Amino acid sequence: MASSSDPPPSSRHHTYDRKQKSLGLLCTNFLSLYNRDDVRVVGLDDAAGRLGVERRRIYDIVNVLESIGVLQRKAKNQYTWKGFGAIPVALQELKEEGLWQNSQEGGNEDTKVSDEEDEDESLSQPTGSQGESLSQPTGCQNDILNPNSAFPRSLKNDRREKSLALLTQNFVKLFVCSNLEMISLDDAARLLLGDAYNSSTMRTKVRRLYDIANVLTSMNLIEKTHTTDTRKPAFRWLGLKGKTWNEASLSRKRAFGNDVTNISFGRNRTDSFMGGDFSQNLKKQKTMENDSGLCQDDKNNMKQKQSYQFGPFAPAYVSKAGTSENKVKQVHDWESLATEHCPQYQNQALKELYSHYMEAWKSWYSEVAGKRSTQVL
DNA sequence: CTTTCCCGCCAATCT
DNA sequence: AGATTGGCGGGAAAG
Repeated sequence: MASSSDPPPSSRHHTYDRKQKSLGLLCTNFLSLYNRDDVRVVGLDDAAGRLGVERRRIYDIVNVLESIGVLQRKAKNQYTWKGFGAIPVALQELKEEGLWQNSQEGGNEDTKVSDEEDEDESLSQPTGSQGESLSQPTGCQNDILNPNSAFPRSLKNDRREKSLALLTQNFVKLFVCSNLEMISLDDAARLLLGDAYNSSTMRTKVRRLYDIANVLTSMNLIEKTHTTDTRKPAFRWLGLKGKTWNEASLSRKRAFGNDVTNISFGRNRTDSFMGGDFSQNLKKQKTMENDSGLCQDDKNNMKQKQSYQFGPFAPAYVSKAGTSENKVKQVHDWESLATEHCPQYQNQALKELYSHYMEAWKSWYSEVAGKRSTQVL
């Protein structure tokens, strides 16, 4: 109660306040709304309605959440809630996939970070009402061999290539595959673009990365900070930092009490009539009988009984075999890293960028090492 | 000024 | 045709 943190200074009345509309906050609300053990499916209209936002915004969240396994598309307008427990596996897969294509980039031509391979999807089984047994199709006849002779100009893939979902995965791979643990969106964009980066392309890419970063931040997978030498804003990878999900998965800043619903106000105070042609803002009133009692302060009482086993998720950073059980011990092995793991990117600029980070890590590492070799939280 | 990023137009895609 | 999805970037708030 109370704890009305920081009301926008100097602003009486209900000022617009952009922060209440942020994707990150929306994602946090989305999560608190569906991260319940009795939730199985998530309907887009339902989400939009409950959260009080347009559909468009839900797509943004849903797309990135699906990228890391939290959600899975089941049908039109419908997603299956997989939960945070699916993250470890998803990350592991992304890592393997990333490392693979990373070592595979022998082709001269532009070997963009194009991604592919996506288990399941497509063929959905309308039948089979219930029983969400993993459909694990035996022998995925996917394209491990590339049925088609290369992918010329698949306008289809072109779109997919620029999807928020793919971008999210590639962004995550950046952290998970290399030992990069801090990166600015600017550099990320450069790395992900790989080739021609016009100030224009760059802008767009960075805009998207902001969107992604905001939701990943709300999930505490990454955190905004500044480069070691202080200055450029950057994001640090937190991943499953030895903490169990479910608990403390919601990021700080709840802004307004426990009101998950968002009331929409036009961004522009000049709204409504205004002679001439005012945009037709037809607020589609979804005739849903909502209004049940969705309010639930929840708090963080969900102690949970499931402690996720990080099963197959091996840090892989550990150079030594002696892992002291839980807790990820980050040990950066410069030798092996520098000698061969170093991914060879096509551009010279990227190499320089990479080495730049290498430098930063070294100083950071030696700093920590000199202080004592205790594990880094 | 720069960085962050919300909003929603409208084009692909899917019923 | 209509309904879903979701790139994309203008431009305004925040820093």
